Amino acid sequence: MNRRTYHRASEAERREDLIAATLDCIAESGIQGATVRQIATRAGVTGGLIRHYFTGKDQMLQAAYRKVMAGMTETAVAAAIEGETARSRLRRFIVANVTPPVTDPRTLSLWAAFISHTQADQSFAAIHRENYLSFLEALETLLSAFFVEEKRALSPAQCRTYAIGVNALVDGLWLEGTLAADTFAEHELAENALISVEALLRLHPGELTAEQQ
Amino acid sequence: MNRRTYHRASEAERREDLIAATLDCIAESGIQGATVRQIATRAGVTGGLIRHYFTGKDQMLQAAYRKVMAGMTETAVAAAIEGETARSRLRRFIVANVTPPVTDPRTLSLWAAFISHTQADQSFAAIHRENYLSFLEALETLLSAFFVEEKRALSPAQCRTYAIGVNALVDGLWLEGTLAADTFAEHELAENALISVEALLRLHPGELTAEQQ
DNA sequence: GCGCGAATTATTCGAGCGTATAATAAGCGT
DNA sequence: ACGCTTATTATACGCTCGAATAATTCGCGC
Repeated sequence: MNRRTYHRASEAERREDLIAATLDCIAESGIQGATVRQIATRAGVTGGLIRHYFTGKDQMLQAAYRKVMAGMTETAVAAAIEGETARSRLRRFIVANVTPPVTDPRTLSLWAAFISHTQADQSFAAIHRENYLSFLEALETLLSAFFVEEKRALSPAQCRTYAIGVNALVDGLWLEGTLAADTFAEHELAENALISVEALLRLHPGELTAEQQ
Repeated sequence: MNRRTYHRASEAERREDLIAATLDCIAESGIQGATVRQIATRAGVTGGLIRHYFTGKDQMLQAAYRKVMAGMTETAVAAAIEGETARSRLRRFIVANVTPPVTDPRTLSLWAAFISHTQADQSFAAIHRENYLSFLEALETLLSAFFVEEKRALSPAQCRTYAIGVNALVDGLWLEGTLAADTFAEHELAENALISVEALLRLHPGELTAEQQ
């Protein structure tokens, strides 16, 4: 009876592989297709191994959800911090959110699959909430820094209203742009996003869109 | 051997019941929980009956998806047509989209569950596309009528840009408002929506929000 | 009120699910 | 090079899934 030969990997490596395989399966065939066996095959291991690294399938799914959400926020934040002015950072943050790899059918599919489970499972709802609030906070920080830079006084309440509106707009464009990707040229979406945010914040046309200050 | 007594229903009635039961199951426990047996139980029949009215489970799911999407658009459109001016119709349309029953955890859960399947199954993608385009068109019609009424000339391209932006904003607020329902008071969301759309279209403050012309 | 078509139930089937447990091979410390 | 730990495989179990088929009961036309 010959067994498969195998390679003993480090814990971090294996967990990462398993999570990546989980996401691949969900993206390709929905949460229904993310079975223990499919995931294991995709990761190049056998099913039993999953229970060696996770308490059960559910815990692995939660880890996968965290990974997706963290990835999205981090991509946008990473793009933002490269800007030199508050205006540029805000601009970069917005553009990053409506540009690949955030705007990507795979990402959307994963996001939606998990969102639809926040109703059924409290643990997933908590993960969502955590990430939503951290995203909103990041945006609010960028916004208020921008207004300071522009020497425009704003009450905290008004800043929050703006943050909610901009967040909604960015989310919505992300949705539209990903679901109907073939309808938009790539830069068309980003341009629209900037023009819309500009209007939303009641800036002058070009105040945010112009490439250089 | 005693069998259950039963009532022979009309085809339309039964199909409706089965679809309603399907949606209940998905909303409560995700698409995983929408098993033939669960759905049948919820509809008060036995599992075999499903295959009497539908080719299979999948076809029933598609019918259910159509029902959800049609319901959302129709609610908003129905609210709009009651307005007497183009301005009022636009206003009503926007508010309806961020107000129950459109803004509802159940609706969102259903929507997300189906969206996540548009990647895996072409048929679902087609249903989505159909409804997205019809929603966008409805919005574009309302917008251009509004601008005519306001005697504000707009190129078709600009009108489309506005439609895309407003659509994104409304979708995003719908998402936010539903996912973090406890964060917003009910009218807070609608108010924010109107203020934001106002800014987005570069209207004067109050031009859209004021209750009466 | 009877018979006949068809709506509905009951039962069965094979496949695939997540999990548990035992056997095994890998690779490190020595 | 050997032995020990443990990461990994292999196999089995009990359940539930969607689908197919056979049995039955409903209710309408006559």
